[in-house]
Amino acid sequence: METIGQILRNKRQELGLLLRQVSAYVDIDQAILSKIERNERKPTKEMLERLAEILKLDKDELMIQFLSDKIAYEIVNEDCANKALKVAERKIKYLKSHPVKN
Amino acid sequence: METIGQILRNKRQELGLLLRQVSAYVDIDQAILSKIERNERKPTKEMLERLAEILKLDKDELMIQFLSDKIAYEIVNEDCANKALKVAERKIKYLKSHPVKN
DNA sequence: CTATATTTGACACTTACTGTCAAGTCATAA
DNA sequence: TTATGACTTGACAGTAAGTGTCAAATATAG
Repeated sequence: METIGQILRNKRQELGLLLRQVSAYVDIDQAILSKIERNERKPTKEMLERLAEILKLDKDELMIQFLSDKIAYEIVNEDCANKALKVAERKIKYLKSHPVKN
Repeated sequence: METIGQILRNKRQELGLLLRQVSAYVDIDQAILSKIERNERKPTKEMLERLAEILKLDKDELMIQFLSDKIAYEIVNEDCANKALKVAERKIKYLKSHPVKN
């Protein structure tokens, strides 16, 4: 089961790219990218998009990994984690079919 | 589809309790409880437990509503919300069967 | 109108997160 | 050993987000 950090690091190394090179492309400090790859910091959406570009990863797939990491981390210690996921699914379905006006 | 705030408010009113009474029992300012009931603030776990007590609600069920609200709110605007939930489910299953040492 | 219940917003405080930077480790080559 | 390049780590200041408290404003009932 790969974390988003592992995905990013693996692909970067596969492509033979350096932290320095990727972080320059994404326009962030290489310390930040280092931490992202070790799951010590979370990337922003913008970072993810640039990372997907340079690492030739599917943007949507990366976003899915990112969000699922966040969710899993948030509730993994709760006994009712699975039930909460199921209910969340229903809520999202409901919310999407009943858009709220601003 | 009820939010956690609606659940709390409905039950409080069913029981004929005042914000003042419930907030005193939970030991929080009644302004905070008012905001929680309107989903303007999120309760802590401790608040939820006390609320479940005084409102005669099932603690676990309340926690599920709380967590699912949080998750749904977090990703409802993402196109890949559902896929992310599925992946999160797998990750949680994996994490629970492969505990990490501290 | 009066009284009570609820809502709202300002405030100060704390916590969490951000990017930047310099110094650190580690492996490899000379 | 020394030097070099890749990466890691931790401190820092700044910003954003969340906290409880309080008083004033609003709503609701009698």
